[in-house]
Amino acid sequence: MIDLKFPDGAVRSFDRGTTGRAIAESLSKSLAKKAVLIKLDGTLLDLDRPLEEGGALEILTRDAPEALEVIRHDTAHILAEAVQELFPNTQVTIGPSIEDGFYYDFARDEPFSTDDFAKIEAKMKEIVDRDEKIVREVWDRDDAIKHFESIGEAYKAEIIRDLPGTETITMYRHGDAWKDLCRGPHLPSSKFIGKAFKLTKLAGAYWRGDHNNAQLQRIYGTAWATDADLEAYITRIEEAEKRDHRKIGRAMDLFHMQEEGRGMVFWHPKGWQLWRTLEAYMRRRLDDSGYVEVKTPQVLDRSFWEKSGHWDKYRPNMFICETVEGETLSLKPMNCPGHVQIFKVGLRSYKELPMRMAEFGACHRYEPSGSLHGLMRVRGFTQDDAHIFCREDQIVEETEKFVRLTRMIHADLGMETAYINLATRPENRAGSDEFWDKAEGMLAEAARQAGVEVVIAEGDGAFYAPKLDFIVKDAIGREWTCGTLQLDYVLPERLDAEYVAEDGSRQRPVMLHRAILGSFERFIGIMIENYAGKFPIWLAPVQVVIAPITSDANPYAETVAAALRKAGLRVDTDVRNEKINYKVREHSLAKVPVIAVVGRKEAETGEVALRFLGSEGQTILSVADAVARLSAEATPPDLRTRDA
RNA sequence: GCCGCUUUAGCUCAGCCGGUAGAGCACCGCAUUCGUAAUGCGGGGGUCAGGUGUUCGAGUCACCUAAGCGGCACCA
Repeated sequence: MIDLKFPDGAVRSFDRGTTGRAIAESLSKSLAKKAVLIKLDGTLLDLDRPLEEGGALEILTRDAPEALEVIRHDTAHILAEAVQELFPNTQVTIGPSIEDGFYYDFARDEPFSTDDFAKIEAKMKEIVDRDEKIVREVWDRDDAIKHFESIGEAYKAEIIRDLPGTETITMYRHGDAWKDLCRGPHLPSSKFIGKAFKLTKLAGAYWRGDHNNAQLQRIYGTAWATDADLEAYITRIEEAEKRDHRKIGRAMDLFHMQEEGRGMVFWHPKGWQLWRTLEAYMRRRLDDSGYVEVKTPQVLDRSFWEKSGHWDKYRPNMFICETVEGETLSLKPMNCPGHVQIFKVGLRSYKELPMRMAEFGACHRYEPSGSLHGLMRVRGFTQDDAHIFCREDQIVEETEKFVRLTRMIHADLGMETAYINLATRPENRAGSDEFWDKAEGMLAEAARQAGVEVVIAEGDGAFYAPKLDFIVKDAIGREWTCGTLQLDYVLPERLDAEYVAEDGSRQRPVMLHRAILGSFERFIGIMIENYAGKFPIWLAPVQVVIAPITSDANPYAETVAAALRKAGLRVDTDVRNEKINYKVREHSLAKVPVIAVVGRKEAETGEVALRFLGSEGQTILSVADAVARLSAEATPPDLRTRDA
């Protein structure tokens, strides 16, 4: 007998080998009908799995949150089944559930087309209607390999071969014939999968994620417990698409890119205004935080990059040029070696440390063509880069300061630092375990002292040291990696940076590479999506449009504009011969934060009628009051006084 | 870089089975002077991404190239 403890606290004994289904039936007929899985001590199991051990048992129905992942996994399986029914020469490989859905990777000589999706979906729904039993079978390892080889499933055979010998080989059989190697668990039969799924994307993917391996065809889909959830998901995706920075960037006339400059951005006046506002803000924050700003050369000789190690390790990503005199040079892909040169001029004293050297450094990297993506991944970009040269015993304090600064800046820019990834020692690494223990410990401690949650990203560190990556959450809950801090003992060594210590000895400084925005390009892209183009007034390229109602009010509009501009506001006037309705609509769609309407009435009384983006009412103020109010609202967060 | 898809006016898109290219918005002109999300009328605008081929005839079919999009890989 085994003892099972139910969620209500009751403990009952059952025969060893009883199943979740039998237990459910003993509890209630209706529960047995709806039950799809069981959870034993936190582990999900098939409903028909004979139980060998007791424990805390929960019987799950389809609407349990844990069931959703299984629904998605099962949907992947019937996708595979459907594809093999329709396209017999297709081999199956793997098909897991993922966020919002699932995928399945297939090997087939002919390419799939999205035109096939309708046919495949129809077949999947047919399989759901057939209500095929999904049955777990335990197989002998060699039999399983033989089975898959005999039916030409080389990938499945390879998976089994690579499984540890201790692993139980389980197969899941759908109906009479179709089988897939799988760890499970699965739903009891295909009808429980439901039909709230949809195939979404077709993509290439490498076998086992390695580009040296064969390329498979991956079909992505989304799956949900109910049709309403599926609808909600589709709406969510459409909403996210509306925020696409490439669309908004075009509509708001912020920037463009063109064929001759792949991965390079042409910033239009409004986009560049946004950049300048952001850069000015960042510069003030750095000035206030003890940084010094520098500017280093854009192009440097090959010998320089050989010394820094980039020529060896990074050359495929560098833009290299030759001169008529036969020199070979490279555009800088990074700012760090340049900063070390400045550090190295003259003799540095320990009293100068920590030295926080910042640069809005324009870098160029030859990124693989397939990785380019709007402003998010470009080949020419400007980092908000800085290198902190310090002693080892200053690392924790400097890191903590940096974490606090980063959080403040993200908050000012409308995003929350959700957590920090601590990227720890990779497989291939330099340095002793003691070194890594200490380095990882210092970064984790600093982050904790700054009060930010730390999540370990196992093995993601650079080969020479760990790093911190900041994860921010945007307005619709998406996560972005923005901001990084990387410890470096290697470059100072390589480029022979040193300072004179208290005892007169020469010492190596440690370098902290750090960025808060990452690159201006990418960060502006993220900001566009975060705000959906509706920038807060201090960031908006055009803060106020003065819209006269009739041409009589044009001179007055110019007077008002002049008064606002004098207060430092970015103001346009719209004196076109158009109706006020048209002007309001157009500037609202252009996401201008404030429309100031002026007509004959306002011209006489010396007032303006302000209309704020997102609200329909008007606020009538005298010009002086409007100047005071708008300039207060348009003050960047770091310049605000906290009295009002 | 790899796989799939896409590329028609400034933008968003239609264009059937191959028969000489279309809409809305934008733009230009004229009229209209209007009180908070589209005033009316008129006009200009295309080497259908580029190339090669099939055909009497190609936006439409085939192939090549490029870029864009979605993934994969990459992001020392």
